[in-house]
Amino acid sequence: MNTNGDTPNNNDKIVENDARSDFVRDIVKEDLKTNKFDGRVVTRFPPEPNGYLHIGHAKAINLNFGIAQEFGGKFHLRFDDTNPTKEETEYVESITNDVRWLGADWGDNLFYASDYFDQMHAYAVDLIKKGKAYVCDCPHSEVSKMRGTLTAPGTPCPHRDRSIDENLDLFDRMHKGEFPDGSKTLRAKIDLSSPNINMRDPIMYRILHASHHRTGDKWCIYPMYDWAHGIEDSIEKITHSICTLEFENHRPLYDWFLDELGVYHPQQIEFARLNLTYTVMSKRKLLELVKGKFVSGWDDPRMPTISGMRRRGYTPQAIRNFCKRIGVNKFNSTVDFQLLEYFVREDLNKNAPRVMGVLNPLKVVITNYPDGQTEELDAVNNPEDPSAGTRKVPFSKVLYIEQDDFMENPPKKFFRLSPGKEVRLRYAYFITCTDVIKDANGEIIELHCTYDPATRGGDAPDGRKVKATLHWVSADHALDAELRLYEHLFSKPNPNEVEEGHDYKENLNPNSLTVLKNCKIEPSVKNAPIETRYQFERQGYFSIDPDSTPGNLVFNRIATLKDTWAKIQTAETTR
RNA sequence: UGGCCUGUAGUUCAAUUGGCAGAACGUCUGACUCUGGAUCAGAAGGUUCUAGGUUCGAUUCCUAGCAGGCCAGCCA
Repeated sequence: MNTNGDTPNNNDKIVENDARSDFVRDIVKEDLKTNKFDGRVVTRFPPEPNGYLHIGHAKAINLNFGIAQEFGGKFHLRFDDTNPTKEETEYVESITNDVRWLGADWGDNLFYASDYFDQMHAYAVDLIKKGKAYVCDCPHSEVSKMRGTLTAPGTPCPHRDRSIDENLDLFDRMHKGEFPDGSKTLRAKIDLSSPNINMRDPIMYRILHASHHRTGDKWCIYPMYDWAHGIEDSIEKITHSICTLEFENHRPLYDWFLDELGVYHPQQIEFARLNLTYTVMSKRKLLELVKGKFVSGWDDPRMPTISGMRRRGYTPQAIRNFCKRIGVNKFNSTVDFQLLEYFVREDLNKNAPRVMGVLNPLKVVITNYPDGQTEELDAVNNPEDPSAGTRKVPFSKVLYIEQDDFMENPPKKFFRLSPGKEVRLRYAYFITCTDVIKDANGEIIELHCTYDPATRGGDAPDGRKVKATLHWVSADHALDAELRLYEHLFSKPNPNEVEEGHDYKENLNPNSLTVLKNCKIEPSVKNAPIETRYQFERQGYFSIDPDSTPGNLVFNRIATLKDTWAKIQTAETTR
């Protein structure tokens, strides 16, 4: 289940203790008790391959796969590929990758709605023979007009009472390709005065002379969602067909088709989709961000897509824990992004090896350290995990520290380095700042410090204390790296909240990406593969981007560490 | 203005189905610390949408109202 070799014990225990029921699981339990489905549990995740998966889909995958797992059932992955004009193989591939990466295992149960097209066609003929479906010649505009409105009932069209033979003949000719796109549809004959508009003779088949990514040109009529979905579930003997809230109004239709067909009938259950602050979750908008180049692609680390989060460095375990925690409900809600980050940090804190990296280097010369000397100092790989061991870090006369870790005129609460002050270099020595070197513009370009040889390793034999411990790298040994720092993609908690006539894209955060080019990282990360995750001590969690090469290291910042100093600072400035 | 669904700390969810409204995240204190990280301890935070009703007792059941979501694609 884990991708980064983390020990499963801790996380699993948390998940276990956190395990909770929800209304969907309650229904499954009840059905098991009453033996409604002969003790079987079969769930499915049915994505349409018309875009990449996002964190909202992770919630659905987790729910469906989780239920199958917990109740000893089966989990199917099924592509709902009933609309050839929008679907592509690229999406099929990305979706299978993402579902697998998230840890959901469908075994042999990978299906495609398009594999059932023949059966659907046969069922449609059955319905026509029962007098429950008819071919309608009305143009698009006419159909919607005659469907009525929310408050007014629909009116029957002239074709509603065609004979069964005529319908059979017409549907056959639709199938054979005798009619152009949009000229005819097959409709279910239900109830034009139903207060539920979905029941007002919904369209089952439309004519689409389009090539399908799997069936090619075999078909020129394609089934609509409502007609197709229940049949797909029925064929696969799904027990609990879990979908999102907007399909609630479609359940009567789902039930009607299956009842009229007299076939195996799963239970449809609807839950609320996930919303997250500072991002958008609609496929349409995500597509727009990609196509409009507002992001670098579907896997841009700022995107809420699974591939984006993966590239960013989020772990599947963190996403799973998050999904578990947010639960499942029937009312719309928006989860605070901080909750997701909490689970990311929780997982990474336990599993990510520590390393020292300087984002904005400030040169430090240890004036009393011998020229040309190098020492190898012991550093702990992960204080949260003793089994992670230690490593050697080179130390020499010229170092880099973080610019933020020095202030020439520090305020009271600043206890890092400043003139005359002593601090500890992590795992190395205590140093004291003696001189500040500036350029012609008065910019600080270099610090001169002295070190205390007696404090080697980071402890003073005389017991003297320092207030701060800084990270550092040796100038001669450090690796150059590019760091990509991310903030929220949008600057508003709800990006969709815009003034009349404005667009959500105006809420895009102009500072969502900051690229740092001259970062210095300790040499131990040299040959780490792509997607390796580290904690850069005192800075945050970073992962190696696919753009990274041995000569040009590229890291993505997954998340910052909690920073109480930053909090103090903002508290001061906003006062 | 039709129908369906939903309202519990700032946020996301619980409450053994009618029995003292809890947790996590967030916020704020404090302790500890070779990461201003992590960890630990504590605090604040509620008219359970509102009003009636049933009941010894209602977040839970009933009625009415209010608020929000979804539905008039040959999308899913």
